[in-house]
Amino acid sequence: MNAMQCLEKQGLWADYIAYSKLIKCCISNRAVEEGKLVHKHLLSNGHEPKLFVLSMLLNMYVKFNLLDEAQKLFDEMSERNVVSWTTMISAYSNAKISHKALEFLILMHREGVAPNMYTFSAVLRACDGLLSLRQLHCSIFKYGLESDVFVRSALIDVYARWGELGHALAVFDEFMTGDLVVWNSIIGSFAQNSNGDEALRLFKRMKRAGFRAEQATLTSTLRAVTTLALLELGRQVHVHVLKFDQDLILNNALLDMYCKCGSLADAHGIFSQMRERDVITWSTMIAGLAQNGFSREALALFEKMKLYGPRPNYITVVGVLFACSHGGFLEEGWYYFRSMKKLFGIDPGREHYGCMIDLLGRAGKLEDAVSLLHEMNCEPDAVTWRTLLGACSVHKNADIASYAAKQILKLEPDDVGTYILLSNVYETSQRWKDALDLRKTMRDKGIRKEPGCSWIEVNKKIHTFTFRDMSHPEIDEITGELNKLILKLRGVGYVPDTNFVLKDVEGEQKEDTLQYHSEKLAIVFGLMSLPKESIIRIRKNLRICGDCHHFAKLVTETEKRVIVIRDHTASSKSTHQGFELSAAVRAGFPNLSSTANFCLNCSSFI
DNA sequence: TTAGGGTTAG
Repeated sequence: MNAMQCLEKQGLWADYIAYSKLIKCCISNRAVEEGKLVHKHLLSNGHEPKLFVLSMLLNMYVKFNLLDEAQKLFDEMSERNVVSWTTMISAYSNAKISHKALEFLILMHREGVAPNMYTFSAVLRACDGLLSLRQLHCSIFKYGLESDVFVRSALIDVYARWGELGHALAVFDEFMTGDLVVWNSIIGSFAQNSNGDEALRLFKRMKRAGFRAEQATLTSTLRAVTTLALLELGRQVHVHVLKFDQDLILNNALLDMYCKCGSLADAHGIFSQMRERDVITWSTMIAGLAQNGFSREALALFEKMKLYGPRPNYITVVGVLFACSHGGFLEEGWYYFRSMKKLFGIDPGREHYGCMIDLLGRAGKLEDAVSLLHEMNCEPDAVTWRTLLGACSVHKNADIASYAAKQILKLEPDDVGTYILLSNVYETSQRWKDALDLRKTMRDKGIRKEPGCSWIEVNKKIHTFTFRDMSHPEIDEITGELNKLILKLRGVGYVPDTNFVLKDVEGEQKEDTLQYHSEKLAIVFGLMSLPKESIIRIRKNLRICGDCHHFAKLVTETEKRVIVIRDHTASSKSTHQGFELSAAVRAGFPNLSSTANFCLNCSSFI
């Protein structure tokens, strides 16, 4: 005898409390068919169903993802209250059918039903732009709901989603909060928008206010640490993570942090100790290996994943193709690209095309890269064109570079990086008039190159070196050591490559300009202040220039040191914070891998 | 009876 027969026998069907208990039971057991039977019984027992029971049924259909059934029941209801309206709004919001959720809010108003905090927190997530967000924010004030913690966390998330971090912070600062989720929302907002500094400041504020960080807080904090590439701070956060031993999301974030901070030994330790690994774990490790120059190992791990791991997804394949492009594996790249649909059921998307364009570009097959770009099944975006432009810059093809740059500037008219790269290509191919015209356009538009800036962490302190800024207290010793080092390197064949200087300077002066690139100063400072056995880890806001890359490689050989420089990829969009660091340039990892790493800067295997 | 925060990509 099932639960319904039992209740029927006891004559409890007219008792709406019994109905509600049954519906709750169906929801928690995901008993779809039983739930439908309850609905049928309710309609056939001769009593007018109570509104709250119908609302519960509505919620049940929504929880079962039966949106059509829910809509049908909603249409048939003779009376609707704030709960039934909110349930429908929430359903459309979760199903990402934003216009319906917003439309229901208007209809609800027209029927004279006032929204409450539940309604706003649901409808905010369906917000489809800043205009509607501002209108909703006004309504929230009108109904006096701005202090509700659910509404506030939703407002913070949505302002951040639309890039309005100042507004998100204003909402946060409006009231003192005793709610951890509101803290997590604001920390997560800054971490997800590549503003690691502010995210970490908020995290400290939270701790000072007496809150204990839990999984979501630590995950966002790790993300902030990752965007800033602060390995030592990451290790400190790791200590807090230990008490949430097997939290999958947190472990994935930890794994990513170690990969992006260039510590693959730690990443490998995390990966091997994880009892549960999902598609994100595998994808993170594959991409992490590739980003650190271990392309062959990345592909080997992918083969293991195919045998023992979860089914690869869209992002996994991006990582695999990234490994191919950075390893210079042209044939394997084509194989995975051509067979991804058949093998994994994934249609190639913009990112996969981007990797292939990168792969062809690095191999100097620029015409093929252009053909592939024109074959794309979706519109190429600025990042795709920027990948092509980067390859043109390496191979000094001014015609294709100019074509790619024009496409980028159509999409992002003030993109500084594009002007710099194009001007670089014009100058190296001696197209002086084009270079001059471009300079004039830059001047007219007030476009300036962001100064190169490198950071290095020594004794828990971040030391910053900016091009032409000689304010570091030990700058005299550093430049002295740098001069000595350059002399030593010249002895093993180092010749400064002045192609990477964009200024109107000649000869020796050109070399001087190169000499004080921020990453060179940071490398020398690392050599001077870090013990012989420790890795020199540097972060740079722009992409490392070819000369500095060559310099770093020679230093690893002559000084027997490991240097990891994490720079800004040519293909990613620069942000105003300049902290969107998404690639590691490996300048020598002796004894760690025999894999050849194909370098974009010097177009050779290192 | 209705609502919230966290992880992977070029």
